[in-house]
Amino acid sequence: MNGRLNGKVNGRVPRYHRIAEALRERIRGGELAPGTRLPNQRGLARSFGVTLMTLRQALEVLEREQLIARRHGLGTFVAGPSIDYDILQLQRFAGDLSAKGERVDTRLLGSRPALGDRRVTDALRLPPRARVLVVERLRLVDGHPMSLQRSFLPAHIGDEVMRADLASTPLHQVLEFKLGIVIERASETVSAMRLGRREARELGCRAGAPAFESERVSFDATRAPVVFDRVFIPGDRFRITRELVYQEVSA
Amino acid sequence: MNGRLNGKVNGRVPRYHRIAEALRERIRGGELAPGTRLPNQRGLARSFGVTLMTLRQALEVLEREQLIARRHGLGTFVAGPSIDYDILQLQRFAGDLSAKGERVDTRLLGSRPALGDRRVTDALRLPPRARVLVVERLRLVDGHPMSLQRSFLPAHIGDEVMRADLASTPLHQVLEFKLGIVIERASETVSAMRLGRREARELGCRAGAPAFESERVSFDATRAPVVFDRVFIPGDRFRITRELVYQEVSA
DNA sequence: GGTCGGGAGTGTTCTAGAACACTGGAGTTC
DNA sequence: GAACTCCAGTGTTCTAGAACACTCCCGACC
Repeated sequence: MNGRLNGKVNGRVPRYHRIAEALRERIRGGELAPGTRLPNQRGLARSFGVTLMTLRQALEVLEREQLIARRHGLGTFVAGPSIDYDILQLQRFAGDLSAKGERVDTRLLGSRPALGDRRVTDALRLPPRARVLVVERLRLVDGHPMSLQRSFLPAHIGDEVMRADLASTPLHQVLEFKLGIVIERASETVSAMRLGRREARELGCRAGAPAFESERVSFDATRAPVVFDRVFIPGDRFRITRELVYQEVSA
Repeated sequence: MNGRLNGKVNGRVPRYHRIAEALRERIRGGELAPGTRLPNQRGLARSFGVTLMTLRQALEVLEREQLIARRHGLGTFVAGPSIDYDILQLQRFAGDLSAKGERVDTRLLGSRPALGDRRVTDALRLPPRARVLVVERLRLVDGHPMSLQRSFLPAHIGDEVMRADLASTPLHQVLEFKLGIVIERASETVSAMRLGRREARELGCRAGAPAFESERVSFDATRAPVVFDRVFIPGDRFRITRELVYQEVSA
């Protein structure tokens, strides 16, 4: 396990991200209530000691998160609480590899602090290159490596997790019982890719072998992202199956 | 350079919008194929006669539209038409990418009788090496090949289907209106594999590119298997997404 | 009373750079 | 081989300022 950072990587947090974070804080903290008009952009820029363009970049981030709305000629406003459309069917989640009578083991490969890549920090709503804890685990079915799972936790959660005995305690149990965090929903994306060299070695495949890559963001009850998982599963060891039932489809 | 000194030559359309539009044209027109790397930002800026910052604004627009992807240190790439496949939306086939306002076309590559391989005949509950009809179609999203679909029909159904105009009539419509067969359920399996040479050529990829392979058996109201589909989708053009909601799971 | 014009206040577009950070490959070392 | 170092090419962040465009309101004028 590497245990350190690839290359030098300064860990410098862009200014516009910190400004976005500061404003996000004020909004979430209630200091800036929904509907409030923010100070004008030039004023904000001045108060953050930054150029107008830079400030605008921060606002852009917040606008994309639907936290604010900018209106030409009028001002910038704190948006109302976002509405989410989870009228979707509730779905039970069976662990990562719902074992059908197979013997499933998890081997902890290691955990280390690192700097999150863009997808990770975006998903966890952290500034680019923020420090995160990476937990790497290998799932074995019947003793054979099945998937490589890399979990990324924000530093403030990771610090606590690192003190737990991950080798014997599932991560979600650590989250729940040590930190009181319960995962309530998640969003997952599965794509097909080639295995990189490192992943292939851990999984015992040739580099470049076709594989599934699943990326999942899990959220707690407050809709805050808690953990980002990236799972690699060689294509010859796994299949996704579904049963489809065509109902009287209206529209 | 400035072009705005006397009067409003520019009118109302911001320059970065026009640049975005120009690039959008080139992408949709096929001049810039998916996967292509664009000229670097400084070069693009120069060629449009604008500043780097302005050009970047245009790229931001396109990125938000998922038309391009910028990769730090690597370049800016034309994104493949990538479709999110929500696994919860059961009404939607992998084959039926009638997704999100995209223009979806189907090109009939051909249909021919053949001898079914073992998976096909097993799925259709036919004797090994039974005669089947193979229908091959290419699905295009926005004019770009998205998936290659091979459908296998038992001979007794296939004979009738072959007389229909598959080029203009969807297969399931032929089944329903000419044969009175309505698909009621299906079972699908998705795996990750490498594209073979023929598949790659039809899809415009390199042989060996990672891809999804979906195999689906569809059943009619009497639970009789009607059609076996095998769909190939290059890994860079497709993703499966799911939203998970964890219920009060006592475990 | 209605409406027209202007001005104050706000967000938006754009310039011309400079410095920084990330990636992948080539070369080097062990 | 495997791992490390360096570097060219590429995207990213930021500055300091100028000019433009939209909204609203108020006062002048019909």
